[in-house]
Formats: sequence, C-alpha cells, structure tokens
Amino acid sequence: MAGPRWLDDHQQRAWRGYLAMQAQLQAQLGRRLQAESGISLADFDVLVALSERDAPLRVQELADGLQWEKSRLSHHLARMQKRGLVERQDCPDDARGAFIVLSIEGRRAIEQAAPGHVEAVRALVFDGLDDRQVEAWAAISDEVLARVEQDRAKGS
Amino acid sequence: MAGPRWLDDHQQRAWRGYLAMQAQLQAQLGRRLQAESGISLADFDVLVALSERDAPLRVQELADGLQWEKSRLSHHLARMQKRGLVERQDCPDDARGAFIVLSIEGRRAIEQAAPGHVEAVRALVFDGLDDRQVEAWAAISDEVLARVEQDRAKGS
DNA sequence: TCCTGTTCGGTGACACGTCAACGAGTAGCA
DNA sequence: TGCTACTCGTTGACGTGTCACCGAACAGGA
Repeated sequence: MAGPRWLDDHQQRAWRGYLAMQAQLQAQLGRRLQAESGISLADFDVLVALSERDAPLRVQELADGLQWEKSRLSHHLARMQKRGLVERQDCPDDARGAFIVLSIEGRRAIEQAAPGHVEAVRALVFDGLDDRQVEAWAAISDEVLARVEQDRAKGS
Repeated sequence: MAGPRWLDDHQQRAWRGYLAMQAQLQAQLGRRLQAESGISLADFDVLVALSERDAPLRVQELADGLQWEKSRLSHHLARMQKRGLVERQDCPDDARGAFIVLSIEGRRAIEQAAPGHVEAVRALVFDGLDDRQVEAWAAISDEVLARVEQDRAKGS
C-alpha cells in the first residue's frame, strides 16, 4: 500500500454530512414508528416482507429477501412470535424447515403502521428533494452498493 | 390527515436503494475495521472525537459532539475503559463530572486504524463518484438532516 | 442556612445483532 | 445400506443501544 490517500475537503464534508444524516434519519423514523405503532423498523421490514408475499415463507427465503443473517432473523422471529406478530408452521417437504406466516395481529400491525411510516419518509426526505435529486440519490446508492458488494465478494 | 400520499416509482426506487446501500455500506465498513484493527465503528468515532480535541473531555461534551445519548456513551466508555482504550480522570471543578482521555493504547489504536478506514471509505464510496455527485450527495444529506432536526424539535 | 430544581454521569433491565457452534435432517454416492 | 458432506434453523455467549430511573452534586432564591 502506497500510503493512504486522504479525503479532500468536499469529500470530507459529504462524508460527515452523510453519516450525520443517516444516523439521525434512521433514529427519527424509528422513534416515530415506535411511538405511533409500537413496532421497530426491523419489525416493520419483516412484516412488509411477509405481507408482500402473502404465503408461508421459509426462514431462509425471508433472510435472503431482507438481506439479514439467518441467526439475526431467527432471534428476531422468536421475539416477534412471543409478541404475537408472526406464527410458525412446520414444513411437510423438509422436516428441518419452518414456515413463517403473519398472524392476524401482525397483519393488523403492518396495516396500521404503514401509512404513517410512508408519510414520515415523505415528509422527512422526499418533500425536500426535487426530481433531479431523487434520481441522483438513486444513482449514487446504486453505485456505492455495487462497490460494496464487489468488495464483500472479493474479501470473503 | 387527508389519507397518506404514497411514494411514486422513482421515490420508491430511490428509497429502497438507499436503505440497501446504507445497511451494506455500514456493515462492510464495520467488518473491515474490525478485521484490520480490532475496533468497531462506534469505537472509531469515540477515538476520533477524543483525538481531535487533544485534551480531557467531559462526558457530556463528548456526547454532544458524537450526537449520542449520554447513557449509550456511558456504557460504551465503560467497555472501552475495560479494554484499555480510554481512561477517566476526575474533575476538580465539578465533583459530579468526569474527564475522558485517550490512553496510550487508544492513541495507538486510532492511529493504526485511521488510514485503512479512510482508504476503505474512499474505495467503497468516493472512487465511484464524480465531483458533481459528491456535491449532490452533500446537498441531499444537508437537506434531509435539516428536516429531521426540525421534525425532532417539533415532536418533542 | 435550607429548600427546590436541575444537571452530571452511571446503573439495571431488556431488546437487538453477531459469531461460533450445534443437532436434526437431507442428498449423493459407494 | 452405510458413509460423508451439506443445509436448515436454533442456541448461547457476548457486545451493543435504549429506556427509566437513581444518587450525588450543583445553583439559586427564601
């Protein structure tokens, strides 16, 4: 390695701004969701994934869709099941496997939570950005994500 | 409330892209930092804050600078102290207070970790973006952060 | 001096995420 | 059938983040 190249001023400013924005946005969306609907952002993601595909879902499929580690999902599902948000069914094809389904309570929770959450995202993010900025943001996210995934694949 | 306004297709795409990028970027930077230097992103932030102001820092000042909750910081400092990365000094002016300083070990850790971390940020993020995108990113972050902080102030 | 309200930082309980390891079950092949 | 290798999902240990609450110390006025 030929000595690190540091960030220039613009990059430094963009990076610090991004870090602050990212942390605060996530925290605020989480607080609002918790206050208005009693669920966390993680719960929300699981419930959305389950309700989008309205059929029993294998744990691994769910993990792939969410891009979560299987053990994180396993722990999280156990907690959600204890709170009555999801239910398990056993899987006839594969005795190791498990199916996860939304409970009545879980469906009620996601339907109650979604409008407020979407509204919060719109109010905190998209109401402040014009079309060109939204396009730019998507392009930046795609580019960075591609590099991260390439790096992840290389490093492992 | 007049019924929620949903996100349009571009917004939806930008939002999902951002969420995925954000999660993967953070995870990858954290993994690399942990692997190369044995510290977490949170440790890194604390160590940077302490090393930038090279003087004993009150816990509350540190919390303000990091935008962390005091109790999160208190727990984290306890763990970092146990690992020998920071030290506490008592505060003559205010017997309730505590000063936090980098230990020798902590200074060594941040100096060892920083170049690789900066390099990772550059490689995963800025090498893929041109100047216009970096500017756009900074502007978007500023705009969103301003809205989040306004919302946070209003809601409390 | 005393009382009241506030600030400082820490604590305990609990939810969450990661890692390594596990048992149970499956698949392929001799 | 028996062997090996692998996948499925879970578990336990541990580090982390949040919330409510606490005792100690400070600040200011009666």
